[in-house]
Amino acid sequence: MNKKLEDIIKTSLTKMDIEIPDEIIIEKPNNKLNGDYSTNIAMRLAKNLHKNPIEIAHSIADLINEEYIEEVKVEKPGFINFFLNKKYLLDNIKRINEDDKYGILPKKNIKVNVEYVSANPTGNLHVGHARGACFGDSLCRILSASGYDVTREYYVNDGGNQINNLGISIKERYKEKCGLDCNLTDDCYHGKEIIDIAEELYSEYSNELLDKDIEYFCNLGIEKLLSKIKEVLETLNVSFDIWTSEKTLRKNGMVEKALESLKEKGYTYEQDDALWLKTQEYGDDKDRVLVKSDGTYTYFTPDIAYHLDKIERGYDKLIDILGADHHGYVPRLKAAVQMLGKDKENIETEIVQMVRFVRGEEIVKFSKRTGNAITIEELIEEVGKSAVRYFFVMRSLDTQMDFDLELAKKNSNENPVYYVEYAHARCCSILKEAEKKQLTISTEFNKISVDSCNELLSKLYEYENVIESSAAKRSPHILTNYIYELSSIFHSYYASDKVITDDYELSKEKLAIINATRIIISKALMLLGIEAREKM
RNA sequence: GCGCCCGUAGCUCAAUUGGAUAGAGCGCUUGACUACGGAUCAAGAGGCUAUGGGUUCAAAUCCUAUCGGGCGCGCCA
Repeated sequence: MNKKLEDIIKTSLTKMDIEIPDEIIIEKPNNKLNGDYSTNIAMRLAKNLHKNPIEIAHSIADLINEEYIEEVKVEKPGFINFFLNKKYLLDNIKRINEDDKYGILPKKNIKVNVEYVSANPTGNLHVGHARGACFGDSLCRILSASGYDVTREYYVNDGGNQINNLGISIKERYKEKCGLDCNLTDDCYHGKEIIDIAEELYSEYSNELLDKDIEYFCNLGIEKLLSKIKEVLETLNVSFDIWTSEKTLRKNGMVEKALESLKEKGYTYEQDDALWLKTQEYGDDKDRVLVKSDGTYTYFTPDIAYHLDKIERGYDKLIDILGADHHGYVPRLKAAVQMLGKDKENIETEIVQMVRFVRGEEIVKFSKRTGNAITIEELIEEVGKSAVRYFFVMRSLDTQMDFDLELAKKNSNENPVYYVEYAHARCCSILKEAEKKQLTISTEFNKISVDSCNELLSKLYEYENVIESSAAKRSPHILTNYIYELSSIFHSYYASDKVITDDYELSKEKLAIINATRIIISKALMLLGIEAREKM
C-alpha cells in the first residue's frame, strides 16, 4: 500500500534486531482520527515475540524519525498510526503538476499477456462481450501504468467446426437471395449479420458465386465479421497488440507439437477410438478428449497449442479473461498449462460475471436466438461510450451487475460518469477563468492553509497507491471508485472555498491544487479508456 | 446430483483480501443559489452483513452445515 512506510518500518525492525516478516501490511484507516496510514505489524509479531503488542508498537514507533511523517501514534490493540507531514502533501501537488510521468510506476520487469474478448468470428459482438472488453482493456492500461510489460491479445477461433457452419450459413443465405432453397440446420448461424453478408454478396456479384465452395464463404465470412468486430472494439477504445489465428496455429504444426509433447510426458491415453488427456490428475472433474473418434480435434486441443505458443513467447504470466459461461473450462485449461511445464501461478483466469440490463425498474430482455439482442452499437448510441466504459468497470468483476441504461444517460449527479466528468470540467473552467485574469499556477506554498484542503491533498496523494493495488488485484473498479471519491471531495471543496479571490498569491496556490486534481482525474479516466471532457 | 461465483440499508453496490464505530450513490426527510458552471453542496433517518456452529487479540471476509440466487457439468465451441 505504501512503499515508503514499509521501508521505514523495516529499518525500525532491523534496529530492534527483529526478523523482517514476509509482508508488512500498511492500510489506510477509514477513520481519519486513526491517521493517514496504519499498520498492524505489532499485533502480528506479538505471538512469536511473546510480548504485549502495545509494547512492541511503542518500541517500533519510538525509533521512527522521518521528515515525511509528522506524528506516530500507538492505539488500542496495537495499531501504529502515521500522520503524514502536510508539507509533503503539498510537495506532491508540485510533482503532479510538473512531472508528465506522474502516476506511471517504475518498471517491474514482468511480462504479462492478457487475452480478452476472443469472441468467435461467427457473428457480431453482443453486449455480453462488452464487459469483458472494457474490463480487459482497462486492466491492461492499469497494469502498464503500474510497471508491467503488457501484451494484449485476441485469440481468433477461425479454425474449428463452427467456421464450417459459418460458411454453410452464408452460402445458404446467399442461395436464398438468388431465389433458391435455403437449408439452415440447427448448427447454422441465424443472426441478421449473416443475412446482411449474403445480401452484400448478391448485390455485388449477383448469382456468380453459386458454384464457389464452402471454404470460400468461410474465409469471406471471417474477414467481414472480424473487421466488424475490430471496428466496434475501436469505437469503445478497446485495442489489441496481437490477433492470433487458430487456423495459422494449425497450419504451423503447433497443434501437433503440443499433442506430441503431452503424449511424450504420458498425459494421454486412447479409449473408444479417441485420444484423451488426463486432466483429472490436475484437479479437473473428468478427463477430456483431445482427438475425437472421427480424427478431428476438440476445441480444447488447438487452445492448448495456443497456450503453448504463448508460453514459448516468454511471458511470465498469462491472464485469460473468460465469460462466466466458460468457467467450467478453467480447470482443464490450468491442467494443460501445468502439463506443459508451467506452474499454476503462471496462468490466471478472470471470470466475467453476467450483466443484466435494466431501464429503471424494467428488465431489458435480450436473446441471441430471437435476434432481439441489444448490439454494442445500440448500447453506445443510447448511453454514450464514456458511460459504457465506466459502467462496466464500476463493479467488482465477480458481481452479477445491473447496467441501468436510464441512469447511464442521465445528465446529473445521479450518474457517476457524469459526476466525475463534471468535476474535471469544473477544474478546467476555473483554470480558464484564472487564465483570463492572468493568474499562473504557483509552485511554492506559503499562504495556503492545509486544513482547508487536507482531504483533497491526501486523496490526491493516494493515487499512485491506488494504481498499484488496482493492478495487483486485477481490479479496475478500485480505480473507478477512487475517481468517484476524488470528484466528490473536489466538489465539496469547491463549494466550501472559493479559489479565485482578490488575494492573488493565495489564489495561485489554490490553482495548483485545482490543476493537480484536473490532471489526476484525467489520467485516471484515461486508464478507463475515457477521454476527459473540458466542457460538458 | 456435482463444481464455480454470489447473498451486505427499500434499490444498485463498496469495504484497503483478517483490522479500529460496516461505507457510498439512488430513493426518502430537511436546508443552501447576488457564486471560479447550483449540472453542485450541507445535514438526517435507514444494518443482528441470508441462517446456525467453529477458528483468534480481532470475522462481512477463513472453515463447516443449512437456505436462497446465477452459471456450468458434450467425442459443442
